[in-house]
Amino acid sequence: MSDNIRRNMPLFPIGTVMSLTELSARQIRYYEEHGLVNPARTEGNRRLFSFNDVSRLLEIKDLIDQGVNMAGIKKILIPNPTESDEEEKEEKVVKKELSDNELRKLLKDELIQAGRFNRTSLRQGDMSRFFH
Amino acid sequence: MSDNIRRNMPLFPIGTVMSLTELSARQIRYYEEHGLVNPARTEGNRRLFSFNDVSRLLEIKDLIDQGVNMAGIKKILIPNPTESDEEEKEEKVVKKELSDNELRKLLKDELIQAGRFNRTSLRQGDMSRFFH
DNA sequence: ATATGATGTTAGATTTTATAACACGAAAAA
DNA sequence: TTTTTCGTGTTATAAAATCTAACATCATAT
Repeated sequence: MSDNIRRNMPLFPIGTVMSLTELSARQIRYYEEHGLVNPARTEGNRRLFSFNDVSRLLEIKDLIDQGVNMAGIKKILIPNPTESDEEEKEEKVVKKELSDNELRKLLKDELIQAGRFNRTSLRQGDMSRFFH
Repeated sequence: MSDNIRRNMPLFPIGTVMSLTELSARQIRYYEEHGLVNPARTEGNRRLFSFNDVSRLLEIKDLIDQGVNMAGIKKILIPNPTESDEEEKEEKVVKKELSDNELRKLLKDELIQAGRFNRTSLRQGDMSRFFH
């Protein structure tokens, strides 16, 4: 219930996320540029990532490691395809470029990821103290 | 089991800890000076706090709010009194200064705190991915 | 009245992060 | 094959966050 709040709390600076995910700052910012994560910002404009953001980046990394490109990852991770305009175009193009086999593979990954990350419950007994 | 590892991972810069605990940087550093927390450091010497550190600071804050002073907090939170030399002296002095009533109060707080923070399990389904 | 304890504030140095631009190799397109 | 595009590395420059150390302050204890 409030687990969502907890998982969405902006907590980590990019340095921490780098070591947590073993992604470079460049990569993390690039994925953000493509709308795959939306870290909060401090007053001073520094990124602050939540547990959900980190999970997201770990998903992305898995997909990257499996050879999926940006377009594919967007297809998999961005739920509502009817909102952006630039992305929508790209996504359509991608769809045509993927074979049935590839699509099945992506779908499988998607389900695997969904399952994996829905289990991510982050029950931290005293996390309630983190909210005022 | 590896929950301990998870809870001890250096994750948070002092700014995050400030908003999480509502303590000032000055206070946090002061408590560290007194050995109440031992945050890790980055290569560049910036503090990185773990969940345990944050819990510790929240305990400290509770005690402060209850009117307990540094000496009392040390008494309560530092487990092994036979290790430091400077602290040991101070602690002995304090012991004499506390009335029976105060001692009971501190003991009660200690038990309350212990109970509260032993329940802090931090089971985060996918936290295992945070370790390499 | 003075000393101590806990915290605020300030100054100057260092680290971390930000954006933007350019480089580059691999893969895709022409 | 040549040319683009994609994903990432690298570099430069600026700004923010944090560090230590010193001094200020106010309440409490002596």
